[in-house]
Amino acid sequence: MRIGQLAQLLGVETQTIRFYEQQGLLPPPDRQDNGYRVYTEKHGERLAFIRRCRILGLSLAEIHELQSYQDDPHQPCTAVNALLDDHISHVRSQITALQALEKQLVSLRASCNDDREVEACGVLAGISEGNMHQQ
Amino acid sequence: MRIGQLAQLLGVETQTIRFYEQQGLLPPPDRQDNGYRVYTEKHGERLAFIRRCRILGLSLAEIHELQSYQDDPHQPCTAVNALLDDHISHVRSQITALQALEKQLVSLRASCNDDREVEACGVLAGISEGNMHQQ
DNA sequence: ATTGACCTTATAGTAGCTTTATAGTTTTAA
DNA sequence: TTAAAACTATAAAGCTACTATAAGGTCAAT
Repeated sequence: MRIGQLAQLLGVETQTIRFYEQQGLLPPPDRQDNGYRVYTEKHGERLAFIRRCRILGLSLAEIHELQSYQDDPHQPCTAVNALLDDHISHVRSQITALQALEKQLVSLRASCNDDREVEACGVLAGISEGNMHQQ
Repeated sequence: MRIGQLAQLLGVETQTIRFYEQQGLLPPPDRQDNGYRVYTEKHGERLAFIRRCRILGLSLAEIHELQSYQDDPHQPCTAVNALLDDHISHVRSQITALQALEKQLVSLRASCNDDREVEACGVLAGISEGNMHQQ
C-alpha cells in the first residue's frame, strides 16, 4: 500500500503520515525501487492508534509514551492508567476554566446592545475598565 | 517609564511587550538617546486592554479588530457585539466538545484497573480496537 | 574599573500539523 | 507516443502566542 492509499483509508493527509514517521511515532516503511514508501497492515493499525489517541486529545509525547509501554507487554499497566487519569483531570480543568470564561463573556456581553456607538459600547468599556470578575 | 517597569506593572515579560509592538497591537513608543523605549500612560492602558482581551481568550487578530473599531468611535458597535457573540459560541462549542471527550475518556478508563499487564490493559485495548463511541 | 542590572536586536524553539517549492515517477488520455 | 494529470519525494517555511537564547550596548553602584 502506498502513502496516498493509507492516507485516504484513515482520513489523514500524506504529509501527516510522513510527519508521524519523522517524529518517530510510525516506523519507517520499506521503499520501492523508486523510493516510494510501502505500508503494511501493521502500519495501518499503528496509524489508526495514533489518530484515535489524537482524537482523545493526547499529545504526540503521550502517544509515544503509550507506545513505549506496548513494547513491554508484561509490565503492569499502572502507568497507562495513570497517564489517562492525568489526561482526564487535564480535560476537566480545561472544562472548568472554559465555563468560568463563558460566564465572564456572557456578563460582558450583557452590558451592551447593538444600538450604541463604539464610544458608548458596554463591551469595550467593560474590557477597558477591567470589570472582569476573576475566577 | 521604561519597558521593564511597564512589564512589571502589568505582569508580562518585556519580550511580550516588544512582541505586541512588532505585531502592531502596541504603538511604537518614543526612544531615549540610547535607544531605550519610553512608555506613556496611554501605552499602559493599551497594554492592559490587550492583556484583558487575552485573558478572555481573544486572539491577537480579534484584538486588532477591536482596536480598529475603537479608532472609529462614532460607528455603531454592532461588530463588537458580533465578535463577542462569535467568541462566546466558540467557547461553548469547545466546552461541549471537551465534555464529550471527558465522557469517552472516563468510559475508556473504566475498562481497566491497575492490576493487569500491559498486554491485557483495557485502556490500550479500547484505543486499539477503536471502541470509541463517537460524539 | 568592574560587576550587575537593565536595555537593544535577531534568531530559534514550542505543538501539530499545513503549505509551498522543487523535482522525479507513474498512469491515463489524446 | 506523447503530453498532461496524478502521484511520490525532500526540504523549508508558515501558523499562534509567546518564550528562550545569543550577543551585545548602557547605566548605576562599588
